Amino acid sequence: MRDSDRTVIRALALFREIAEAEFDRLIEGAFLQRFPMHVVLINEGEHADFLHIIVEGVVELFARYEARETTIEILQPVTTFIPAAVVRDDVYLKSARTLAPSRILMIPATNVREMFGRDPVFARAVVDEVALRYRRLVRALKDQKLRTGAERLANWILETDRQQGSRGRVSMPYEKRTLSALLGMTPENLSRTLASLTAHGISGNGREILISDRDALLRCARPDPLIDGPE
Amino acid sequence: MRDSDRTVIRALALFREIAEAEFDRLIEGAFLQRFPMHVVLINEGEHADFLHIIVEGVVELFARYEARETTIEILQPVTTFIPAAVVRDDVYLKSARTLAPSRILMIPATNVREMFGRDPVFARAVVDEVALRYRRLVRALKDQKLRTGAERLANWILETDRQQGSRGRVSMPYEKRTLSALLGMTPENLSRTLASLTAHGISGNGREILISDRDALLRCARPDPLIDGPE
DNA sequence: GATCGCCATTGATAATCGTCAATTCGAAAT
DNA sequence: ATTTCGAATTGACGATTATCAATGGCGATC
Repeated sequence: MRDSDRTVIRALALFREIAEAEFDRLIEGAFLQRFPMHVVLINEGEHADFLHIIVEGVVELFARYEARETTIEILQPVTTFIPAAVVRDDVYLKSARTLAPSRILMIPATNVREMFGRDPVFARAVVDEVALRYRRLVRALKDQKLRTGAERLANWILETDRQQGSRGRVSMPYEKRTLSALLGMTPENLSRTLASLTAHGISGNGREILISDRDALLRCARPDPLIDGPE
Repeated sequence: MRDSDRTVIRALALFREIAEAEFDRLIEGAFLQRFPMHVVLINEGEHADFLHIIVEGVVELFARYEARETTIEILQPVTTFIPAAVVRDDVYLKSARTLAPSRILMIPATNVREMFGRDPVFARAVVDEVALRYRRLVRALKDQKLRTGAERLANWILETDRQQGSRGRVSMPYEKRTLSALLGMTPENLSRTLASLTAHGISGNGREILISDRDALLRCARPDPLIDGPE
């Protein structure tokens, strides 16, 4: 593993506080690997043998049921997946694939579980991480059950703009079909909804969305700190 | 606190393994209280000052957005809520209310957070608990995004029957309007969907549902271990 | 046992959303 | 520049779901 990678991973909330020696033991047997775009890293139903960490790139967590498929979450560096399955020593409930060329660190699940018992500081960090993920998922479920498609899209635009520096210019980090799956709608409906939001403060060209009238967009979106942010 | 209550709480996965002295310290300042039906215990947005444990009764976790409201989860003894907010020392994202006369144990959040650092066994138990909840929520989100209303209802019937001993006779533990909110539909639609399932293996009277043709119901529901069970 | 109030049901209608099909658009390769 | 392939858009249609309104039923209360 390169030194610069080590530094980045070490800076993760999950590893920041633990002792040097413990960190070395943890990443023993781990490996950092490059993957091209659209590679499946995890298949739901498989046993959780590794804790994955996305060091670079974009990863989609998705799930299938019969012929249907939906996106649960989209992850960007630096984040772990999927901690809950590793902690419980169980099968994954979600699949994962790269949406861009990515570098992924894979830590053997046994190392992670072993280290709970040894290092209280690490155990505390893992609790924090899983609890954070739990809360994100609560927000996602509220978003899905309490809002219409147009509201979800409007809030996604505002939230993504915030993440990109509130410049009023949002660039989509992945395909529209992926965004539609994340928002819980079909690609066709995303197109139409995006078109209809043109009358409410946005204008878009391809993968760029411009927020021309933030107040109008806010009136559509009505963001809520208990759904959208700040996490 | 009564001795019998103490025994029940002590048997929780969260507390089973910890030392007697630690347990005593944890529940110092805790109190066990009775609540009538339909009492709000937690308001989303409030800071998480207590870890709640439902010792007896039924508790609904729900959330509001504007004038809308939905159910996130329904809890029965013995379960904690809401561990993630307590762990992260943050505000609740969900509200909670009793759906039946209930007895709730409330442990000061500071006690819980303090004990992480002291007791690795407890820290490990908390990780397990939060991870379990995370996985339940993943299942709920998959259920919501990947299935139709009728499928969700059919699977709820099968799952509830299993929980009640697979006797082919399901009794609803709460009002139909609550079930409809849990399943992400309106009460009107629940009525209609329930009526339509009559042609597929069930027959119902009020709060009782009889599974008359399990195979037919299974063909409707198509349960999936990665969504419905076994947790 | 009669009254009251709320939940549940049913019907009618409208809005939302998904599906199918046909283009259009755009990026990558030749 | 041209070709090519797949994504994105657009339109038409159908299914699903929500909303509004009215009625029926059930339990709680007196």
